[in-house]
Amino acid sequence: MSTEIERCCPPAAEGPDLRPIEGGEADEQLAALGKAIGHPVRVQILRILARKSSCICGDIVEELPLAQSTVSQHLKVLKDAALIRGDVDGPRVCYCLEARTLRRLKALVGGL
Amino acid sequence: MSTEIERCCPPAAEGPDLRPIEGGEADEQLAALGKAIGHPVRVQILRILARKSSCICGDIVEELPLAQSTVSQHLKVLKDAALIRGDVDGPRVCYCLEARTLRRLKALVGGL
DNA sequence: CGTACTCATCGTAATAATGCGATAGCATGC
DNA sequence: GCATGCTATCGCATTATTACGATGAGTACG
Repeated sequence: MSTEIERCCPPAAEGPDLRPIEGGEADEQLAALGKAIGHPVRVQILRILARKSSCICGDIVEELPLAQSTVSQHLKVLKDAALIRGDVDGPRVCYCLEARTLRRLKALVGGL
Repeated sequence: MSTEIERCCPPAAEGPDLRPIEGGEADEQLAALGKAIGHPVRVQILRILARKSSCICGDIVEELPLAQSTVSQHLKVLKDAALIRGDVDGPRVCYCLEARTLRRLKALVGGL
C-alpha cells in the first residue's frame, strides 16, 4: 500500500461560490467568520499558515507565546469556522488554510 | 446663520491607504475589525446604513427586534471600531458608514 | 420654564470567551 | 507490552460580551 495516505493543503481549485452575499444567512456567516478572526492570535495563526506554503502542525505553538492548550483552543475556533483544516498525519496534526472559506470571507466583506 | 449645520455621509473621496496590510499592527487592526463585525446584529446595522444611501438615525432601532439601549450599545461598538460615524443633528443622531475604515477592512481581509 | 422627544449611559444578570495546568487519547518506537 | 511525543479536552478562574430596564443628558417646541 502507498505510504502517501493524504496530503493536506490541496492545490485548491474549485468552482465559483454561488451562495448569496447578503441576507440573513450571509449576515450570520459573516458574523461567525468575523468573530473567528476577531482575536489577534487567530489572525497570527492564519498568517503563519499562509506563510508556510506547505501546511504545518504544532510548530504553531512554538511561534506563539501561549500555552499549548490555548493554541489548540484557538485552532479549534478556526476549525469550527472552517477557516482551517486539520489532517491527522501520524502522531501529529497538519493544519492548513481552507481556501474556500477564505474566499467566502473575502466575498462577504467585499459585499459590505 | 445657515441651518445646514452639517451633513453626515460625505461624498467619500480620499487617497489610497498607505498602511501596511500585514504585521503586528495590521493583525491587531484586523482582529479588532473582525470582532466588531462578529455579531449578526452589527452586520445587520452595517447593511441598513449601506442601504439607506442617506444616513439614518435611530430608525435603526425600529428595524431591529432589540431594546433601544442594546442597539445603542452595538452602535457604540461599531463607532469605537470606526466602522461608522455618528453626527449629532439636533435632538437625534445621524449614523453613517465610515467608508475609509470599510476599505481598510477589505484590504486587510484581502491580504489574508 | 416645562414638556416631549431622542439617544447615551448606568447597573445588573446571564452567558461566552480567554488562558492555564492537568489529564486523557493516540500513534510511534523501543 | 511500555514509554514517548504530540494533540485534544477537561476543569477552573478571570474577564468580556450581550441584553434589558431605568435613568440621565441634551435639544426642540410650546
